[in-house]
Amino acid sequence: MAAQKPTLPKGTRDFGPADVQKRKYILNTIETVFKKYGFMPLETPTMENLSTLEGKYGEEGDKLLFRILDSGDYLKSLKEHNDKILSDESQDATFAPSFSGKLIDLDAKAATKFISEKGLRYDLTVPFARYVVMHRNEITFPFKRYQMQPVWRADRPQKGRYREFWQCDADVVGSDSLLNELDLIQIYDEAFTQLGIKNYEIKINNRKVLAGIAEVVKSIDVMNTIAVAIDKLDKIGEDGVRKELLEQGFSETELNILFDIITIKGENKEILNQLKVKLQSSQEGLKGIEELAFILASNPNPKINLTLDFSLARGLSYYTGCIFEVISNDGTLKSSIGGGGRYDNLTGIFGLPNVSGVGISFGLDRIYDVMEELKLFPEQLRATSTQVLFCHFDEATQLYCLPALKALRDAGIAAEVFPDNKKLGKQLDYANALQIPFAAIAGETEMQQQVFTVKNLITGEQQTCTIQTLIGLVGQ
RNA sequence: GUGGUUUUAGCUCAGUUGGUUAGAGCGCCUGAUUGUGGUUCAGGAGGUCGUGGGUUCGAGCCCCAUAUUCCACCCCA
Repeated sequence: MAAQKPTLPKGTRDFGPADVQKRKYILNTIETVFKKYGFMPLETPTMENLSTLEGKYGEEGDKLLFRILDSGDYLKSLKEHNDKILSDESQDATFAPSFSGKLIDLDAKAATKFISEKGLRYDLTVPFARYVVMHRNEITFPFKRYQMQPVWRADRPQKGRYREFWQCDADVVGSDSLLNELDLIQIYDEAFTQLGIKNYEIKINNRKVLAGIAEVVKSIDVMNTIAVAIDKLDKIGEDGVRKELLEQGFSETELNILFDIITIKGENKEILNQLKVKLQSSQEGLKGIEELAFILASNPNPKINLTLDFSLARGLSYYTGCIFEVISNDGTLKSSIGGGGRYDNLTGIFGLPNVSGVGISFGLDRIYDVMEELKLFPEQLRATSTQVLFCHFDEATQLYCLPALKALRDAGIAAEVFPDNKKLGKQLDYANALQIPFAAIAGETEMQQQVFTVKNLITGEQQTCTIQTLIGLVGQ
């Protein structure tokens, strides 16, 4: 049988020992901060029912859902549906029946609902909302949870974009207070600062402000159209945005009003004051401005780089209040490494109305990419935790190492003995390749004197140690 | 979903207008050095040229399909 060449699905990656250590370093840092702010861990299944996922992420999002083929005879219900159409001549057939009664001309989208009822989770927020609704009677509100798990999107991979990637979310549900928004901002700052990503920026906006702008410019219905267009302001410039909106049926007058608003310059406070005047006819808009003003004024840490950005839209359709996005200004990755916002009615879709939630997300994989590029990982992150490798020359000296090996492990020091009888050079090669800092060499002489020759593989220094001095040497 | 791009040794890449046996550097293995790694020197192993078709006397090179890499758009962590 010919050996098959192993491959990986598009957009997925293996993580070797060194990669995992770095990723865990990020995860641990973020998790510690989450806990410090009172968030509790939650894990949900990899797959959810499509009824839970669909319709929560907008039209684009639905297309990017990974769907799981039903088990068993997944064509059965499709066949039954087809038979029903065949027996009902008045029905306008979705699937044109062939002479033999077999399924032909299948419309993929229409067929999907018959053969797939589950999908891989697209984010952590919607499964969380589902959890809250299902466990509403066990939960003490306000409920603060964090969740760090992979999510999947059937996107086309590119820089900073993967089909399988991890999100680290912290959300609060059951509280309208803007103090939650403030806490989440502090969490962003603490985590990114601890990771060494100094030159980051939290962009902040409010969906209500976007609604207000739409109301003033034309009508509240065009909020999404405007949001999508002005979101590209950085990329295509004012002329590009104008052109796009003209094609969408906006008038020059309307566009002048729009740009008069979004090009307001100045200090955050000054911008909001001017905006208040321009949006005075929109109650919704004024509410949004008030929320933003509170957050800016109450932020206890003035060092946090909070930027008002009315062009920030965010695609997920469930946001209703404040929205955040974090970008790193260092490095070549210009897309966001974190994002979030308030959603007033996400649980309402599942039958639990009037529960407001707000949350943020860290994009582990993009944070990793930024940190790798900027060389922000600590030097001491190694693939193995082993501190001491016992080296020997024959069976007798190998056995002589075992009590010392146990003593080290009992003292909490990661150690291992080279398992095979190979030349000392090979054993040191192994230690060197794995960046193990110490080699404890046991030969005939050492065994007789009940000691080890301990070599520091970083400095090359060598000394004779008893087990106790070895523990002291490595333990420091 | 649209457009471009990549794929040759474990890794990074050469490979001329289609022409004998497909190369380099690094890494790996062995030895110099049977008790000392990261330096040096000598030798060695390792490739169905992404996959499947086609054109040709002859294909790593040309054509078609497909997978894959990376990038941009769309959208997003």
